[in-house]
Amino acid sequence: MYAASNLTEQRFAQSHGLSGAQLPGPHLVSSYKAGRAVYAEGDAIDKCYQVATGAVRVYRLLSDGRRQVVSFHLPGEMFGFEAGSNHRFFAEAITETRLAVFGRRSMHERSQELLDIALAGMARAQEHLLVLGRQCAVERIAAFLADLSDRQGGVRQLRLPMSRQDIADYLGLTIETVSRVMTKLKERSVIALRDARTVNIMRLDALRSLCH
Amino acid sequence: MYAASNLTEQRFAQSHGLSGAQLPGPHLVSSYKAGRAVYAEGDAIDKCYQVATGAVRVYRLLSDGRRQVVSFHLPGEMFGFEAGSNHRFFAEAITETRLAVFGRRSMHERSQELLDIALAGMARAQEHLLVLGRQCAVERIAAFLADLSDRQGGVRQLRLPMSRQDIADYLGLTIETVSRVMTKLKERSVIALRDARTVNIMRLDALRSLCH
DNA sequence: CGGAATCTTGACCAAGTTCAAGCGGTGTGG
DNA sequence: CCACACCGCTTGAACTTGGTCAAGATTCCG
Repeated sequence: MYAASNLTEQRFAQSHGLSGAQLPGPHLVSSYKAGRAVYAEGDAIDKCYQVATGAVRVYRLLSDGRRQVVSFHLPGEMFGFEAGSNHRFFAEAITETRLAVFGRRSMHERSQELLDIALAGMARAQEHLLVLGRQCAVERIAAFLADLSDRQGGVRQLRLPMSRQDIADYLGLTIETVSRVMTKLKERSVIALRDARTVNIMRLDALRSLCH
Repeated sequence: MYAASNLTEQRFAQSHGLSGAQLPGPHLVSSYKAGRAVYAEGDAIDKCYQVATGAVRVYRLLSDGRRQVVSFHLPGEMFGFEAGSNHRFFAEAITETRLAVFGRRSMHERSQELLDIALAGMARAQEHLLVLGRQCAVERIAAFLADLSDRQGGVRQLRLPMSRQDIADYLGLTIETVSRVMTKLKERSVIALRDARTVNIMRLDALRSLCH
């Protein structure tokens, strides 16, 4: 798969103070440059990952190039386990990223933790179904920003690691629509934009009420 | 929750020849009339279910009444476990339905099987994200019909237990669009409709190529 | 400073929704 | 047994949201 030789790897001390579920046992940390693949569709599933720093996108492609981003993963969050023995999604580092890597052994040893993580992943995906199936563009963006804020402990100053294209492919929209909605939210002073990647949530209540 | 007294309950012989994952141990079978709730949002999660006969819809509601059907469950399929301790979805029998009910104990005893089921559920939801996020109406309907066919072992004669409204709420469309697309597929002789609920897949290859 | 990406904005367009009417089977009461 | 009302489904016409295409603005970097 991806040779360890071109990665920065090192022992990873247990109990790191990261949020999210923890798997025990010694494991490695690998560094990924922005845009680098963590795994590809078809690769064998033999590891799982926890983001230490940076961000990861997991997505699928249609034959004609349409892309659906299934999830983003922020520091502390686990990803990389799927049903079956081979990946059906792609995972890539969005920015410079460091990942804690867990091998097959520590996965099998702690199936209870894995169950919790799998159930959380299912819940997340099902929540997202509601957004894609039944919410309009503004609601999608609002839900996205509110979710990002929540996942960082309710911060109001968001640094978006992902591009407009990533957001569009996550929300089932186009970059133009994402951009227009951001502008509209800015005009209504629900958010402020220092630059495209730096969002300041000015009225969290207004943002939440847009999520329905 | 739902009192056992108004249910038909009986001992359920193990190893029933149903497709899908099996959990061991004695359990009960309950009967549900069309439209009856299996559980509601907020109910404690203390059981899980396997469809014996009939069909179940699992869905979520927005405050303004918009509904997103997250999944349908056909004979042999398991449902009812979620992250956390309380349901965040509703589950209802679509038609007259019989369910095998598993208690908390048999759930905890076999977390490995549960893990597989949870991972399968996650995969299913993520697959559906692609449909809702990136496919047009015809592709959604085609994917839906092909999926139903697959889940029944590739049969070409489908009896749809669910209404057009259920399908619409599953695919993020309106009943009118579902109806129009069905008509269009019929005109192209990809399918034949004896009546609204009986679909005959005439050209499975054509249907699949519409799914992309 | 120049060039490439990324993002924003505008004008037009199309897919799907909304609204409204009609169809067809089913069940009920006269 | 028929008339009628009801429900789920289909169809048509007008409309709206978001997509497409194209042109600028901004940022990021070498």
